[in-house]
Amino acid sequence: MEALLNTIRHFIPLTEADAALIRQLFKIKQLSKGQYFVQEGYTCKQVGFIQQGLVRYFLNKDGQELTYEFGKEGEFICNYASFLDQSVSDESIQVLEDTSLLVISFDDLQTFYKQVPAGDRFGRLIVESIFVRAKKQLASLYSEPPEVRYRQFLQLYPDIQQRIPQYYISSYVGVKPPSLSRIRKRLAQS
Amino acid sequence: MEALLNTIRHFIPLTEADAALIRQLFKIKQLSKGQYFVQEGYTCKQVGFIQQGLVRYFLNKDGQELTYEFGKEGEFICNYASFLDQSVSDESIQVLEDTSLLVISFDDLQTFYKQVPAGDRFGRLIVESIFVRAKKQLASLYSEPPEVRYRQFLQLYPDIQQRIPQYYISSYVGVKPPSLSRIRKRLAQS
DNA sequence: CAATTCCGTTCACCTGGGTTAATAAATCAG
DNA sequence: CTGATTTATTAACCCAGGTGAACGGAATTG
Repeated sequence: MEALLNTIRHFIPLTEADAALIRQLFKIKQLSKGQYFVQEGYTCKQVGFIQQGLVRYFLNKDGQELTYEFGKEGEFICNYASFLDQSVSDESIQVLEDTSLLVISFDDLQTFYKQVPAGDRFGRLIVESIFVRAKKQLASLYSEPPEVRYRQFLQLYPDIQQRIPQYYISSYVGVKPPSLSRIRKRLAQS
Repeated sequence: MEALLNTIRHFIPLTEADAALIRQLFKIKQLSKGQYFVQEGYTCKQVGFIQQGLVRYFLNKDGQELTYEFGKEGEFICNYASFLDQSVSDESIQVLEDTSLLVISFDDLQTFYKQVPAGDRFGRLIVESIFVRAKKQLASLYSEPPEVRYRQFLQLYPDIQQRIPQYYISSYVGVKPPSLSRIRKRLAQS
């Protein structure tokens, strides 16, 4: 819970009363490997904060699962497109390891916005940060070849590389597993 | 000006007083072909609404201009990442034809938010819509080959295809000009 | 422990885009 | 209108990734 408070404090100041409210509104949620935080076809009803664990975001293209993002400890997870207007999600967030989350419901988040003075500001900053993140990924896809994207992935997630199957990484990088194998081989012998 | 009001009414209802305020806050701005709405290294100080004309968004990768988006009549243009926190922009928006805009400054937009009851809601909906747009483009880059992306571009911008150089389109599609030529050739003979 | 499933790598072959350069076509400026 | 510049196409060659399949090793399961 302290990690959550510190992360929020990274964006806005919190009084003790604010912190107490946050402790009330966020609930512990455990998901085991393979379970979904949001599933395609359902509505994203919560925002989560990862205390421990790992998730992947993916979308479905003609039956193919395209993993385009990961989430790790200390990060918020949510399909905001579905959450913000409580519409049906067209993508999924799946847990890759047993994961421990703190979650807040849509309604409780409105309470947070009402009662915490800088709450709206926090909400705006979070949405902005995920938007900037999406833009960065777009820029990377446009400008970097797969090999560079793989190296950047290793920098971004140095630890989790051995905790998950390679084919999730290959999807993130934008290639098929055999091609990632070749990239890894090229990098190893240089 | 009516086009702007109707576009806003597409998101929220407006009273006559709201409309009058909007008419005051938005100013006419003319840009001629080649000029910039925002330039890399400068701050985006306005949001624009295109009355007539065409723009491209691009980012700079080692001297290469990567065009990743277009804007046309009836659309808002802005580098929100730069505008929202008034920071230096890392990308540019350039006018591809003589273009007539209605623009609102950062400060005047705050006035709009304060005085129009549903103003904040409008702001949120706009930011959401550009976020969803970015996500769609990300999904398209991940899931569609260049040929499909080119066909989708033609559907999205049926008119402007002959008004701009092909190399902006090839960049948007994610390939080099010779490759777009080959794609066009393949499509023509099928 | 054995059997099965899953996963990463490798191979051979194919396809499509990158690159460079030449040419043709279109646009622009004087 | 003409010469100069810009832009689009084409050609030849190269290279990286896709595909389908086979293999071996790891992990799972009964």
